[in-house]
Amino acid sequence: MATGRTHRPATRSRGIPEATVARLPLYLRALTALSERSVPTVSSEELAVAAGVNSAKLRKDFSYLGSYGTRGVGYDVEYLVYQISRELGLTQDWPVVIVGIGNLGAALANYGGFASRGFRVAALIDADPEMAGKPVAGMPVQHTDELERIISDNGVSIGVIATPAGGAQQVCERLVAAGVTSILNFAPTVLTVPDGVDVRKVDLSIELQILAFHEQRKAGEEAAAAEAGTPPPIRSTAASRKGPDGEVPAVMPA
Amino acid sequence: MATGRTHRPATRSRGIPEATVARLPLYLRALTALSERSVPTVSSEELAVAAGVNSAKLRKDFSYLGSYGTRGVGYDVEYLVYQISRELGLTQDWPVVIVGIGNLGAALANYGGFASRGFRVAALIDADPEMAGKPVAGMPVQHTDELERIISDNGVSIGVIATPAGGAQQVCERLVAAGVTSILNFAPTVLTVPDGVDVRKVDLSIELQILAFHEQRKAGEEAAAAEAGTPPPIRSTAASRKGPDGEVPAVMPA
DNA sequence: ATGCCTTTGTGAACGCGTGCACAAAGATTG
DNA sequence: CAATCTTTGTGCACGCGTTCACAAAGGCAT
Ligand SMILES: NC(=O)c1ccc[n+]([C@@H]2O[C@H](COP(=O)([O-])OP(=O)(O)OC[C@H]3O[C@@H](n4cnc5c(N)ncnc54)[C@H](O)[C@@H]3O)[C@@H](O)[C@H]2O)c1
Ligand SMILES: NC(=O)c1ccc[n+]([C@@H]2O[C@H](COP(=O)([O-])OP(=O)(O)OC[C@H]3O[C@@H](n4cnc5c(N)ncnc54)[C@H](O)[C@@H]3O)[C@@H](O)[C@H]2O)c1
Repeated sequence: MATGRTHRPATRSRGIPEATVARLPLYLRALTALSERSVPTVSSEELAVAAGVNSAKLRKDFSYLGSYGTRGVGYDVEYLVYQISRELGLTQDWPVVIVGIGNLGAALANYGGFASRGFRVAALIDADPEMAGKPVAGMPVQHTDELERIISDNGVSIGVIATPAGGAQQVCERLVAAGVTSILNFAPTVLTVPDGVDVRKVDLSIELQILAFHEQRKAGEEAAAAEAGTPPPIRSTAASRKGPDGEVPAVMPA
Repeated sequence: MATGRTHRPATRSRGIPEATVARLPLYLRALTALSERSVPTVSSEELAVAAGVNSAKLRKDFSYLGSYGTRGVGYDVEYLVYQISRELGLTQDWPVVIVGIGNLGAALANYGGFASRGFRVAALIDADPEMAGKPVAGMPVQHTDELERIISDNGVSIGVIATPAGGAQQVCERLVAAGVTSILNFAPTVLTVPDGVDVRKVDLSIELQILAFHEQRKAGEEAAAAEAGTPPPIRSTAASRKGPDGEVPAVMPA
């Protein structure tokens, strides 16, 4: 998972477990797709498959929101979309600033998926004077000098950091001082923030390293199995034998 | 957290807990910084601060790798860098393909942090015939028709998907069929893969929604506190204006 | 060599998250 | 209206992850 929570010791906000909160957007996406197909109701089982989770887990998640289902029938799609949207705070508009309009920042600015859920890019900010005024995604880049004013004028509470790692902490501090209380950090650094400020990070490099770990393990087990004289398992039976960590030496598709 | 694991019921690979594996890259980054400053040793406390974790957790994490510390002194930086690198499989070269060279894919291709940890971009692949041959990040984009051959020829086991959501599952299936066993998915979809294939996802939209949830909660608590007569918290002026645009007005997302 | 000081490595307790399994609830059919 | 069938909502048990707290280990000074 590319996501990492920082600080905040499993704060169970308003009774909703953090793990559940993290899955609500997943359910919302699946429900939105059903809504667009005009499907009136779904069972927990169907929705669970669509969201890629266990149906019991899904039901328990929904139980934290209240009892919105009908036994023997399932959940009303539209109603659930509304309830989850409301719970996530998506029924209001969230102005967002992106700081650091380089390769990644520009891609984010161009990303359509932003606006589709109530997030509005209020400003693009970069420290490079050359960038100032240049349009990116149909919006002029503004200089870092304007940061505090922009945050204040637009009532921005969510900031995205896409600067190089070296400048991230400083940018973070300016954002927080200006009133931002939620930060999405793409720079590969640990950000230190005061209490009350949420930081979530997206770190490509970490994700790849985690994949490499498992990849290496798979390769190692395969080699071990081969060396042990285990004949190359019947890979033909597709996903027959369980995962790599089965007691019995399993072999991976190479 | 922008990260999400798919499938794989908390597989404790080779005795190393998944949660620990996810933190190793964090430690490695902090250690690399220390190494560059020629710091010979660090205590668990210092390193924990640098990595943003609890020191007891860090020590327990390292204990899964073996006993690499010296009591009363700390850990040898260089040695630990090597041990963690080896454990993560970073002592070898991992060829990676990126599929979908649009805004995001191009940014990823241009990202220098890729190569710095043993990950080598072996190919850029896109379905658009117009893109074929066009250089991105000094590398010609190749057409999807070549996908299987590229994977095979280069022994690629890690694939990055940066296509629109609609094409992601199909791309995923082709990658897996061609031999890829680890996938990093940027498309907002749930990917279905056979056992033995690892999928990690990076989902900007989900991260923002989680932040919005907490943001809403903070605003609510502040409002409640204000209403209850509790004077507004220390943070008076700047960050006081918590709410986004409108306080109450609610707008449904698409 | 002895004693003191620092820091590791880990036993143990606790809390969170997950998933099973099932009773209760409501729809539906006859 | 009663019987049956479907699906929810949740009690419960279990395992993972986190954290505390401390004994053991090693360095260092005298
Ligand atoms: N490009 C990717 O695919 C990718 C992937 C993962 C992580 N990242 C991380 O995201 C960050 C940005 O990557 P990039 O490839 O876009 O880099 P980039 O060099 O292309 O862009 C960085 C931008 O930030 C601006 N900047 C620098 N310091 C600033 C400051 N103090 N305040 C405001 N703006 C400032 C620069 O002028 C530049 O425009 C880096 O930390 C990188 O490690 C990038
Ligand atoms: N741009 C962002 O900042 C951002 C952020 C988060 C998530 N995403 C997601 O990442 C994905 C890519 O975003 P983008 O902004 O780069 O989109 P984009 O439209 O700019 O690029 C998509 C590219 O994929 C190619 N493509 C389409 N179908 C393909 C297929 N079947 N095989 C190979 N290539 C194919 C297209 O030709 C195009 O070049 C999307 O799923 C988007 O939701 C993007």
